[in-house]
Amino acid sequence: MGRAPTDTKQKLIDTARELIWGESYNAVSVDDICKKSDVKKGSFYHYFPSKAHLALETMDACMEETKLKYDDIFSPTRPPLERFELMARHVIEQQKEISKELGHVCGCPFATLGSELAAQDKEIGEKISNICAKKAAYYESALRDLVAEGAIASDTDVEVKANEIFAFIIGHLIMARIKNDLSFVEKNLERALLNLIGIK
Amino acid sequence: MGRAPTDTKQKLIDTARELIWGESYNAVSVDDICKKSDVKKGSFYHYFPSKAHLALETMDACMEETKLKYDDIFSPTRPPLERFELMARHVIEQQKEISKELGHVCGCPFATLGSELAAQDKEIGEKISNICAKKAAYYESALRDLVAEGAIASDTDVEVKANEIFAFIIGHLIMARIKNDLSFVEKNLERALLNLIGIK
DNA sequence: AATATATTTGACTAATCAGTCAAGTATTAT
DNA sequence: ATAATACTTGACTGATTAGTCAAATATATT
Repeated sequence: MGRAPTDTKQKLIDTARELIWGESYNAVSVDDICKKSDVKKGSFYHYFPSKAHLALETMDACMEETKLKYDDIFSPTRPPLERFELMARHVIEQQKEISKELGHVCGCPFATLGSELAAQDKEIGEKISNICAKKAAYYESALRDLVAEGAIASDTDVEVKANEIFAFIIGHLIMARIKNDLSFVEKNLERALLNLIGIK
Repeated sequence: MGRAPTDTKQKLIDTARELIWGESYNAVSVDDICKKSDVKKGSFYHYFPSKAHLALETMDACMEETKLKYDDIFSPTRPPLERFELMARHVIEQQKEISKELGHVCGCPFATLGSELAAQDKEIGEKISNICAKKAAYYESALRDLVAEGAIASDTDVEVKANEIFAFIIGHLIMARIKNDLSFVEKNLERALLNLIGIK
């Protein structure tokens, strides 16, 4: 018994991703998201208890997608150096795609939202904090494999280095978003990343 | 003839700096800023034609302060390596101060506002873009002096490296803001920075 | 004291904000 | 067909939003 589920919730999440990533959380209203999704406000609040909860679920959806991609890129079947090369290229390709789609360089959705809301909404801040830690874990594992290979110094503090790499990348992406210009990242990220890692 | 100028405008800028840096542009209202400054709304619009113009002038004020500090830190009378060391320590001290004052790690005000508004307000995006370029110019000049000293490789692309340093720092500060935790930056920034610069 | 100018005030829009709710509709299992 | 359930609708609230404006006030010069 009961009605079959619809794609309304997913539509709202997809639209939220577009609008919030493309602008910002506080600049986008629930009405904006509803209008663009062609969903009435009553339906919105049938699926989400609040705007903040939509943001939380949107971040979950983004991270699920990232996980699929990163599980492949950082697969232990690959040489660890190749993992970083692939990731750098993936970041660039993703940014090119999104900037074409949304008309503006958007950077990292987690960093952008996290920076905006960390001081405003504790729950969102913590969620994004966790997501960042998960991303750094991919780097840390690949770094450990690089140490095992003898490709980087054996006394490398892989946890610290992983966080440096993460900060380095989101720093570049924030700059690209501010300048609305991807060219620096396109030209330099991959090489600069390998240099930061400290390949012998 | 005429009335003497008051400190009302400055009060509004100071409050805007606190509130916008501590929360975000879109989360803070003109009413919030007026109330905290103990200034009526009519006065606000006597000094600023719009909320965006207040943000622009607030960024100018921040940059003026930064310039005073950086002109000292990056004075050509100092050994270039010392400039970077001093800057790293200054960033940490400033963050500790502000987080104590505002109750939250706040990161770089330019990066935070720029990331939030780059896609929303072109004028603010461009202003912050310029400010970032000015900061990178300090690094570039110090890097050139390091090359002249033979402290880093003579084929270093100082312009690229300066932008990498800038991205590296704001990446760390965004992370600290998201996590509301300065400890990683405190422990690692200075050493990581010197490593990134590539001191021989 | 008169005047010119800068500043301040408070009441005022009109639009938008997040969120509510009761009633209506669609769909599925029985 | 009926009943159970999930989904949708549209009108609603009360608060808040950025911004306006004419009148009042303060002060420095003459």
